Order: sequence, then structure tokens, then C-alpha cells
Amino acid sequence: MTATAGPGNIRERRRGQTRAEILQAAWRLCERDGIAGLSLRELASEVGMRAPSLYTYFASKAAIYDEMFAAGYRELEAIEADLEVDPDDPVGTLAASIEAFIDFCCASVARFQLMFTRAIPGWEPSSEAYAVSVASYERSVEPFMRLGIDEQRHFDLLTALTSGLASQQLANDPDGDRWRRLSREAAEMYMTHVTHERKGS
Amino acid sequence: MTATAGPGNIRERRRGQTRAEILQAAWRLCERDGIAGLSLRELASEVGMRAPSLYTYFASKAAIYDEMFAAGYRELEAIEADLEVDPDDPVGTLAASIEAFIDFCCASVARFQLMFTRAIPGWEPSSEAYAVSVASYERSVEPFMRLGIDEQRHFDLLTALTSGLASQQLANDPDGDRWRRLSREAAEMYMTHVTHERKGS
DNA sequence: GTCTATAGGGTGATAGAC
DNA sequence: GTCTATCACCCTATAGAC
Repeated sequence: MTATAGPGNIRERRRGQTRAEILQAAWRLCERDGIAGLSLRELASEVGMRAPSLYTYFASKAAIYDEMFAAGYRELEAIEADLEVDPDDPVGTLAASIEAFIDFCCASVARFQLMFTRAIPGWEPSSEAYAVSVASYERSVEPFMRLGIDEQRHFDLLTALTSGLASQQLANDPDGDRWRRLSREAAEMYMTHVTHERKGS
Repeated sequence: MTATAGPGNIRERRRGQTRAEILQAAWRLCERDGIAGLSLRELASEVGMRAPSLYTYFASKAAIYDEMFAAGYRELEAIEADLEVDPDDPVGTLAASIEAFIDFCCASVARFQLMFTRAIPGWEPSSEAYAVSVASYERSVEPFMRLGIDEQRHFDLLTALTSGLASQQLANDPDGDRWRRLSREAAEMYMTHVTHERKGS
């Protein structure tokens, strides 16, 4: 039996570092050329390798996209986990959440393309990667429950509003804040609507 | 001087027909493979030609994307022109407009990708094609002016809401109506907000 | 106008030496 | 683990015969 088991193993650690380096370079290139413009030869040379060597770290190009996709949802989940929920200020809480999502989207066009559009011909996330995105979505629902947004219909309206603000900001004013600055107004509009509806029914 | 002038010329008409046939085939292939997955060889064979022959009809692949892009905005403009504006029923008018936009987006994923996402590495619309999209946007503003939506800020909020509903519908429930059926509710929420704001100020 | 041939690249992936 | 060499394609675009 050789010393290959356990996460503390030196070889395993080095391998993980190299994988991380490759993924970082992939993000850089995708930022420059669009998510669908990534090439393995260029990715390899970016980390001082030849293309075939990448295959010791990833099984295929699709596997690289898979890791990037899952990483995107983990980052989003981390950002959402950091948001503070103040039940006494639902509008402020919601506005902060919308702003955080817009900032997340605008921080990386490539990540946005990968996570939220089907921009890569012939690729879709593997079931493992997809599961990460579903888990992220499910956790993101919980804080809104605490604000009283408990109907699927209302939550769907919120995802539409939030993603719409983010995509307009990204597409039409990537370096400005034309839509981002509407976050608070959008939050007010939305919370007023949800609150009045409950009273009315 | 030969008989090459005028739109009634038979050769010119035939040429236009072939161009239209090529564009139709391009839409079909892009629907199947994604907008960035189009290949000229396959496009040519789809209309019974070889790839080089396409160059008698279009100067380049980018020129084909350009025509498709402009055609998309012309279709959208036509749909919006057909909408009836009822000043006595702003919510109904707005709801119909949102539904029409969602239907337009869901009718063609490829068209949505081409018009609203930067899914093609290395391509962006030429200034001519871009001008068509700007003209379309500007005309789409006018009916909302008649409903009393006259501030840029309010109009931006509306584009975010509408495009958000459409993109969520397209991405997460392409064959259903999970977001489309929220159109009326969204219109109510939005019009209530815009109306109350004016009263308050 | 359409073709063949081809320029001049590119792609992901694999075999097998070291 | 990394390399060279290569497979087996792909691509857009052009030259020039017919």
C-alpha cells in the first residue's frame, strides 16, 4: 500500500494547486474571448504547459467548464450567505440582496454567460454540476422566507426582477450603474406589492 | 448600360429570394446548434450549395449574423407596432406587451441569444445593424409615454422587469408558462408603483 | 454563379517516448 | 507528468476553372 490516501498527501495537494491554477487561467481567457472562445492549447500555454498535459488534470474540456460552472454557484452561495437578513427592514435587506447579485454578475461577464445563458454550443452542465446549482438556488430561497416571501409565485417574480436588473446592467451599461441604482426602488415596488397582496386576500 | 437597375429586375429578385432562403436555413441550424454553432459548410449544404457559393450572397459570416440581428429587431418592432394601447387600461396594455415580448423571446432561443446576449466570440453587430436595434428601441418607448411612463428611470425599471421575466421563462421553463403567467401581476405591481410615486412627489 | 482545390489556419483528443 | 507527434476532424475565405 502506498501513501496515496488522505487529503493531507503532498502529491494530492500539489495536484489541487495546479488544477486551481488552470481554472484561474481559464477564467482569465474566457473573460477576454468570451466563454465559448476558450481553447485548450492557449489555456495550456497560459500555465506553461502543452495541451495534452491538461488531460492529467481534467478529463475533457467539458470537465473544465463543469468545474467553472460549479465554482460560480458556490461563489454565489457564499455571497448570499454573507448577506444579513433584517426582518425589521425587508426593503433594505432586499435592496442589498439585489445589489449584491448585480455586482456578482458584473464582476465577470464570462461567469454570467456560463451560469445563466447557454452560450457554449454542445455543452451543458453535467448532473453533478447541475446539482450544485440547484443546491445553491434552494439555499437562496430560505432568507426570503424569513422576509415573508413564501409563495413560489412571489419568489419567481423576484428572481425575474433581480435577474432582469442584472442582465440589463451587464448588457447595456457594464461600467456604470444605470440599473444598479434602481435596486432600492425595485425592492420597494416589490415589497409593497407582496405585502398589499397578502392583506387583500 | 445593361438592365441591372431597379428593384423589379428579375435577377435581383431571384438573388433576394436565395438570400432569404439562406437566412431561413441559418435560423434553423442556429436553433439546433446554438447561435455560435453555425458553420458555413453546413449552411451551404442545407440550401444545396457548397460553402464558397455563399460568398456571392453575403460578404462574410459576420454579414450573415448582421442580417439576422437586424431582422430580429425588425420583427420585434413589428410585434410592438401591432400592440394596441388603451390609455384607460394601462395595466392590461402593459401585461399584453410583456406577454408579447416573452412570446417573442421563447419563439426562438437562437434569436434571443443573438439579440440580447454576446454569445458569439469575436462578433458584434456592425454599426448599421446596431442602428436598427437602436431605432427599434426608440420606437418601443413611445407607446409607454402615452401610458404616462415618461421618466427614463421608470422605463429602465420596466425593461429590467420585462427582460427578466422573459429570460427566466426561456432559461428555466422553456415549454411552460411559469413566468409568463406572472405578466399581469407584474404589470399591476409596476403600474401601481409608477402611479403612486407620481402622486407622492 | 457555382464549382473544385486549397490556403492557412484552427479544434479536442490520444499514443507512446521519456 | 510532461512531452512530441499526430489523428481526425473543424473552420472561414479566396483563386481560378467552367
